[in-house]
Amino acid sequence: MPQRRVTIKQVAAEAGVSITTVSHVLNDVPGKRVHPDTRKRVKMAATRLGYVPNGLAQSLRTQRSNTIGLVGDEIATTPFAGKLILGAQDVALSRDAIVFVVSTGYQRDVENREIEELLRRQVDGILYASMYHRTVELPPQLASVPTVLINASCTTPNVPWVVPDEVAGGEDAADVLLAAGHRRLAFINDVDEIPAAFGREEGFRRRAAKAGLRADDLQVVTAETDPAGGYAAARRLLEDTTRPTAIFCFNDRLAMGVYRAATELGLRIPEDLSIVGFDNQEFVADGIFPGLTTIELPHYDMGVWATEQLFDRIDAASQGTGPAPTARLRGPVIHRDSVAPPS
Amino acid sequence: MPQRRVTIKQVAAEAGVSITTVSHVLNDVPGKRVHPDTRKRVKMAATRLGYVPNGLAQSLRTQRSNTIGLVGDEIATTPFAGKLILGAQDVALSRDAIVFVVSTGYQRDVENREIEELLRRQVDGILYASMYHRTVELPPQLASVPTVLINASCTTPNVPWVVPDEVAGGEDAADVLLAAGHRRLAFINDVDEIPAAFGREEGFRRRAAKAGLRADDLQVVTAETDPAGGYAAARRLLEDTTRPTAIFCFNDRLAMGVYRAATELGLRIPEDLSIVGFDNQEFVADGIFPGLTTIELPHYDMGVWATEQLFDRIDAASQGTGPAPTARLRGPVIHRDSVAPPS
DNA sequence: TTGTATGCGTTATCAG
DNA sequence: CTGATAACGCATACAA
Repeated sequence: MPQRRVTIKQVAAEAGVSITTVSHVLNDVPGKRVHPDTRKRVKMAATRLGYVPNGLAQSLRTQRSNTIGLVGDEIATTPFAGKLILGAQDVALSRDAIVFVVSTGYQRDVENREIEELLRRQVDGILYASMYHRTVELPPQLASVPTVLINASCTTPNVPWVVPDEVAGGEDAADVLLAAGHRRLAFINDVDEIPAAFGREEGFRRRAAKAGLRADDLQVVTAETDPAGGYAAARRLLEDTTRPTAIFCFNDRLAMGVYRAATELGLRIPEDLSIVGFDNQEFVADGIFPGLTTIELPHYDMGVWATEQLFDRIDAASQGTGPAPTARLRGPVIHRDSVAPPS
Repeated sequence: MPQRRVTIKQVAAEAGVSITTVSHVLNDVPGKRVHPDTRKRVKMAATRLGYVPNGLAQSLRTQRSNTIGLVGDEIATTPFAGKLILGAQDVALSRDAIVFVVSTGYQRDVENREIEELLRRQVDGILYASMYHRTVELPPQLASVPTVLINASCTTPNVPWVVPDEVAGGEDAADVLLAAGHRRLAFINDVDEIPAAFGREEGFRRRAAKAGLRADDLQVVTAETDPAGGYAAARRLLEDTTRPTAIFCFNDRLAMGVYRAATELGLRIPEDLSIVGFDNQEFVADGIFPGLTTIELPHYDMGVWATEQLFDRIDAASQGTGPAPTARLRGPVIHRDSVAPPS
């Protein structure tokens, strides 16, 4: 605790009024009318003394901490966490709240411990975030406090969640390629059976079909979502006699491997092969050559949406809360230089 | 605030004792001996009711919030922030504390606002972190609360700080190359005049000199620290008649450009050109081909060191605090496949 | 060994 | 318009 801070009592003394009055003017209590002169006196005294209200005492009294918790599964290894946190923080700050950030490392026991610690500090609500889109089971302790999920859905009724619109992402990727004139496409999907894999494939296929592509004009293969996986898959795809003229990659890391495969095979990007990625991991998408056209994941926006929802539910906690809203947010496509008409 | 929580008073009623006794047993107060039976009764009552102490009330009473703030300049755009936060969180949690994370976006006004918000909530101390090694001027408001700097130094007396050991990093990079047998080296340094640039160059030069390299066996050039900058610098370096057989890059992003330049010039890595990076940005160092040997920045460790220092100072706040310790932490070299003996 | 009473810094209720 | 005073939930000096 910082060294002895100045309290409302001292301000009252300095201004020659009661603490009640100080509280009134400093909080601008609606019904209370206080003489302009005393009001000014109080304010001056407060600034002169450098008064800062003790938030702990306020919270104890008002039963509201203006504090929320953000529990994430991993915060260190992905670049997404930062944007998500920032989104949450930006709206929190706009409501004079701040956010506790904790990372569980996928360990149930530390998760429990951390949630306990948050609850104990009377957080007004909790953001429960996943670093990759999935469905989760909500820790039971969260039942007692307003909660909203980020980048994850769950079956627990009445808890709001927000996830990326994977289908739209797949559609957008297809559109970019189709618009450039490609008619022989491939999609290197994640081997894992996760929402992102299903959704993106669905959207991609849908658009391809709509554009009149025949079944064998669209190959879908799976791979590990790292450069090695992308490389292997791309080698297979590109050595084929009727190779695709464009590849949509499940993510940017995988796309790095595709770049390498293309280079080794003497295929120029984008002249001989167009590529679209997913994630917009800045340092990779922007760092490889040529720059990778990709679909961005709306992490910041999800953070914002979720936090707004959270505050809505906190504020509405007194009244009955309605059914939980959910959202699928579309990420923008980031155009760089990896897409061109087929030659 | 979560719905009406159970208080110590209810536990007392349930157990048929006074709140004092409850407090005593739940906190294991040293001097107080309480009958084993009542002790058991109280504990049972507590768990039966699902009692969780109200941290706000505790803090108000004990004048200690078990809460620290981490203010960083940018949390969203760099992958380093996560590790730093994690380091801080890990030690905080081991002391039953949790951490508020705020990001300022380099804007003084939001920084002030956020610090105010932290102080108002009575954080026990503040971690002030920079995302790149630099010297900062400490916001004056932080004078009133224990503070330690991460990845930054300052001239304010008596505030501890921790930064990467840049000189050691430069030395390590040189050692890796020298050990592989290289005798014609280049260092593409940051154009910006920052501690990292000075330190790494100093270390690199020192080792080179020690190994007996002549002045013109070691070229040092500067560039923007992105792929484009690295590319341009490398082109110049490598088109020279007496090109270096190994290049040390100020960071991994820049190294990406060097990779491209080498590829364009038909130089194989590592056979024709060895490369060492800096930062160990996972997705790039591990994603490019061949994997980049690089020096890791000790973000997690800095987070840990700083947080431990912070708690030390918080605990010692009652007594006089000694002079502020400072540290330069060495990051490990991560060996991958971009270094080989010169051919 | 256990209980009573006070205060941590605020807000809010009620009289003046 | 202003001021006592009682909570908020807990820890603790002191009394029993």
